[in-house]
Amino acid sequence: MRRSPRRPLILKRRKLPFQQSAAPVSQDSSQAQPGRSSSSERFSDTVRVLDHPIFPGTQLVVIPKTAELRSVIEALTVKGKEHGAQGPNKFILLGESGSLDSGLLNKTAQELLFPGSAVAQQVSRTAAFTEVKQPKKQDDGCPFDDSLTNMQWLERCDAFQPAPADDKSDKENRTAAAVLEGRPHTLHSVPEAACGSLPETGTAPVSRPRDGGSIKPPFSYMTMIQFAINSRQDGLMTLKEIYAWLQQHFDFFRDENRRGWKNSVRHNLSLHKMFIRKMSPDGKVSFWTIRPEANRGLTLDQVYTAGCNPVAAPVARPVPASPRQQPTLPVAKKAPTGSGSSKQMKRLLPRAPSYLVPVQLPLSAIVCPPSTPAVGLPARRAASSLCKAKRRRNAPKEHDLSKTATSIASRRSTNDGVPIACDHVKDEARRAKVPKVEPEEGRARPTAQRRSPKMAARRQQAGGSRRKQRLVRTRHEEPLLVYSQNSDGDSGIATSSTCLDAEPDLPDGWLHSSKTPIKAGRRLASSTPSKPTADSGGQSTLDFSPIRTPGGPARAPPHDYTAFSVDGTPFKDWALFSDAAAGSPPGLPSACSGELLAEGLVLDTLNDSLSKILVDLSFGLDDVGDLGLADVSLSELIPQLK
Amino acid sequence: MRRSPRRPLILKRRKLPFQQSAAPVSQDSSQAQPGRSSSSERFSDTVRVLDHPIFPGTQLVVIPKTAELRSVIEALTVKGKEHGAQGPNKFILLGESGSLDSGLLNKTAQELLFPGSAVAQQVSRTAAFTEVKQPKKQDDGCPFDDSLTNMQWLERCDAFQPAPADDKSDKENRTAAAVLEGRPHTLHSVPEAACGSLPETGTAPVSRPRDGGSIKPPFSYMTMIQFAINSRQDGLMTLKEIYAWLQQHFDFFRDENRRGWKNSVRHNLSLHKMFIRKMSPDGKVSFWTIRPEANRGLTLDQVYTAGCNPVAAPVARPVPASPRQQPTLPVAKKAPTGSGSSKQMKRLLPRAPSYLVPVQLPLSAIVCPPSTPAVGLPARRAASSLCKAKRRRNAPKEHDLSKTATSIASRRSTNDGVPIACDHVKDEARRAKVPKVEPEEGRARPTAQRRSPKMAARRQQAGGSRRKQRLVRTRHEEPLLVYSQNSDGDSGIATSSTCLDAEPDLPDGWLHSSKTPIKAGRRLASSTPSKPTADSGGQSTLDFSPIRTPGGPARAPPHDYTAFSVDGTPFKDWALFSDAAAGSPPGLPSACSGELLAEGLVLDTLNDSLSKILVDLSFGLDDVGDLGLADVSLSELIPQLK
DNA sequence: TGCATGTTTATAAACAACGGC
DNA sequence: CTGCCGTTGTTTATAAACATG
Ligand SMILES: [Mg+2]
Ligand SMILES: [Mg+2]
Repeated sequence: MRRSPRRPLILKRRKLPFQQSAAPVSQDSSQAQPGRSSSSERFSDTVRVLDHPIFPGTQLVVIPKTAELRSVIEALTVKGKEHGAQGPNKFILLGESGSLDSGLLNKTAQELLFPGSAVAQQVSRTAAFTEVKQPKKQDDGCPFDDSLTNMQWLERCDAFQPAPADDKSDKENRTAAAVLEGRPHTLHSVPEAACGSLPETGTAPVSRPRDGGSIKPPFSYMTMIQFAINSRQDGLMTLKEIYAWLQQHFDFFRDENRRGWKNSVRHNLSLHKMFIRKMSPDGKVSFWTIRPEANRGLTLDQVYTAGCNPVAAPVARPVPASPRQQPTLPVAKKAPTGSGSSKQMKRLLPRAPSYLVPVQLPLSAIVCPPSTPAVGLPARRAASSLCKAKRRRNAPKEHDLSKTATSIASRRSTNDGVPIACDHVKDEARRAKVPKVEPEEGRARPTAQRRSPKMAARRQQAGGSRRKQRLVRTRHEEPLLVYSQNSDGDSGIATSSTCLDAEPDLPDGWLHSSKTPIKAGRRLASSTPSKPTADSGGQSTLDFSPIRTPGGPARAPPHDYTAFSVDGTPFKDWALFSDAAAGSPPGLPSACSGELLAEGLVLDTLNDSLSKILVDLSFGLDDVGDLGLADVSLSELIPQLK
Repeated sequence: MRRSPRRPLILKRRKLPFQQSAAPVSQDSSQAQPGRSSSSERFSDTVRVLDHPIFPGTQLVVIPKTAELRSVIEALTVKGKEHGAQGPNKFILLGESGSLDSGLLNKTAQELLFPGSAVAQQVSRTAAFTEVKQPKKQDDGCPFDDSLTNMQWLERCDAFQPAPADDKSDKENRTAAAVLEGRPHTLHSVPEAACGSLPETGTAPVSRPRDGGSIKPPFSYMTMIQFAINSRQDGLMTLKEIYAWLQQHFDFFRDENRRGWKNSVRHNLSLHKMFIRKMSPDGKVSFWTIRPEANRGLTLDQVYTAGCNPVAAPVARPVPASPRQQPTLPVAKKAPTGSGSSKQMKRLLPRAPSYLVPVQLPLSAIVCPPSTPAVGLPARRAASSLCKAKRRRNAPKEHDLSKTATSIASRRSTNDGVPIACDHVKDEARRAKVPKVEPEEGRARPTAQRRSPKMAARRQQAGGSRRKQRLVRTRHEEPLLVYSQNSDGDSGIATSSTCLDAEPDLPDGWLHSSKTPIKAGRRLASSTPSKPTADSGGQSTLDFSPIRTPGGPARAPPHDYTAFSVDGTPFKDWALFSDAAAGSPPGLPSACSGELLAEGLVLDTLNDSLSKILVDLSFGLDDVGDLGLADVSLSELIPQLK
């Protein structure tokens, strides 16, 4: 342990099979589970897949030291992503200490990521980037530069750079910028410093894109909105504040050339049921919140913060009270913005090839009984009582990172450390009046954090379509990640140890003018991108005559689709598992500091991001004992427990 | 009554206020409801808005004969669409007989639709169209041509024309076409005849678009998929069958130039939770079904079938056993396909300005108690028992349209009358084995048709964002239209009276070759539209270098967004309610045949389509009495009941 | 490898409701 | 007081990226 950084490893998107090994306590019957006999079962005999004893939509892959790396990788990558499309549905791998050689794993991961010739290319790029960004990183004892594994997202640190209080932003950006400017104090020494030694210099276009050079963050809008909202103690955020937060934390949204991102934010807020809107008591302001049952408590600081000594202090490195930012780099298979666009008018924001979604381990209660493979039961069980019944007093992560179990104190995580102050003073005032946590939903905040049995039942019976093609199981229809009431530092990134202090970040007071914003309307597009509208006023409405001009467009409109008749889906020829001998850069041992009891890999099936995590092994023992689940033999899974 | 056709009137999209008139039985306290004091309350004193005694997310607008048309229109159009975004959430207006002068209403509606100068334009167009299509329609007693009200959708009848068994379709169309050809018998004398006197001639580009001239149907994908699936007795349909059905019924999808519509279909299937996927017992074939609770039983035949004597027989005109097609005409503000596209590469399928969604009145049980304004209660109540407890034996709509109450027989509606035969024989065989209605969901078919209380509760507590900006009420969060177990002919369109016969349409037997399809691959795009991919093979994967080419794209990519800095949202200047005196075509009395007891307007808030319907007034009496709701005084609402 | 089927995310848009000016 | 316009919200349409078989 302690030898690998928390830095997430990103493997190519693959699905993980969710073999329903009935008995999670099965004494590591060395081979496949009783469940489905899919190919994924026949991993190396030493790799065992078990249902996670605590999280419903989760499995454990136990990887002994003797495990072959190939089998490990295969277990992690071979078909899967069974269920839990929308929600969490995490795949948690708890490897025994030392079982996962970081260096080797990284190496393999890298091969998966950049097979064949692509690897060399990537490596070279990474090297170049590394020098720009972290010239001294190579010699910190972690020779295998993390940027090789996080390559996709480490390239550009400025993606997270704070807004420079730009006044020249167009109408779209103006508003958010104003919001930002209005509350410098709430930034808590924002990124600039957090980004570590990054001089912001580097290549000119990289440092300050501003002209189409901004890079799409590796997170989806849904994820980033969660980051934003969860950065508030009260979990309430107005749309404006969300805008501002995004601009504050992602350079991408400060790019003036970006259009439509606000529309996308609103779209995501409306589309995803996890985001619900609440009105202030007076009905003047509407806040966006995250449905408690669906709130995974994601915060930006949970994702690995690159830019600084990557391998250092995985769990609770005492950050200088500044929420570190994470550099990002989208693969951008298609030139994101300034591409030639000669052919088809590139999308403004091509989808990032992969997303980095921090996995949060609710180390708090909720243990599902061992031998109940009943469908959906774990989830429902979890929803029942004992939510915060007992909380372990795990070390509050004070000093460094040793066994910082992230106290379960129900304080709302201000994890992000960069709490965007509310936009208007009015809003803030109203916010205070907003029932802390959806009172009208009939569930108090503290209790709302668990699913109610009825909801679980409904989820279960929904029997809808999951991501799995085969409909393998209706179970875990919507895994509905159990919500750990705050699991603040479980991801270990450890913002400043805001563990026990009430809430350090609500100085507030910066009332911003309600309408002061300088109308620098440069491109006064309303937040919803609109078409030319060409001749406004004239032919205003129902001029549909052009539709069927007699004589018709003989040979179709010039969509120039005909040009490329090939179907998409490139990158199919990767030969993922062809051979483990591809040209890989030096696999360096990533032995770093860290006191964690166990380290593991977390594959977030939502975005298929694989991260190495440090797990507080004390999480389940207490609760297991309380539930009579002491016989779950977690100790078997995690030798350190013994 | 009987004097207005079922032809839906389409008004401009407006929201209807859902004033929570606490007591649905309130004796028409002539003025506004106790609920919100919004402006919408102050309709003409004669118009009363009541909670619908039967349908949870529904209200009744009682419009006495003396009501001013202005107030009627206002009641129908002024702000609303409070809740029930996704689901039904209908707004039902039961006007007393004669209260709604069709002619006047049409006139007013027309003004709303085409205010100002646009009207003239529309009218002229319509006239032209009318002559092409229905040269003899003007003198059938309904001088006010329906095409004036349905103008948007009546223009092109061929939008519904059957596929001509085109073999020249590309890969996309090929499959579906093959499916169609394989089962001519299932077509039940398809459209060609149903389209009435339409000679298919007309303007050349109109009759057989084929080259970008096809017109987008006035339905959303979600709606059309429902049409398709509900056309099956078993409610099961494979993706291929859905494709085929759509091509069969909408010319739009037979247009070879159409790309991406299959992608959109799949997208909709996946996106909307109402569509759930089921596997055949052997797991070989997957069928798409509609979640019973969400199934409104929409069928294509429920929408008014134009093309023929528009004003005739609104309810149950004895159609010649052929499912009539409905002509459609999108307003197509922006040239849909072959537009110049000089500016911005027009969307292939610009959103239709409005959709026609047939409203189905579940005339079966489910009555909500009168004086329970409790939030969400009605829905939950409705979900409880007495689902199919008692069914009235209403006339099975046999002869004509008089009081055809659409027997509640639980036979799955084959309403459409054009049951698409299953694609492959294999599928059919497997289909038979598919548990009739989602067995794995833990709820038998018969009982699954109602929401369970828990579900209602969940919906209620979801407290999510509705469409209403004000979040006026959390109640009826997701109205979740009570599902009438088949309400076959409630909409009155009355396909052939397939009321009591088991199921006349499963001749089947046309086994189609599994892989016979002629590979006329003209534009072998996979169903998911893909980008050029340009140089495939090379730079296969992670070549993100172009992203930040040093020096950067100095002045942004040529998105040419700068060209149109105006914000969208055109058509704002319509002055919807400015004056009722706009240049309107001759408002003609649309007195037509019809035996209905009461006629009314139905505003489907899902798509804001306003339709005039014929209501079987016997629907609620029995059930009301059973529930002790006899005092709801439905008779007050509908004088005919007395 | 190509294709069919599914699942998600990104973007653009159409519109509704509201609020400020 | 009214209308224009921008903000906020809700939905639908399309294109795409990917996964699986
Ligand atoms: Mg939402
Ligand atoms: Mg679905």
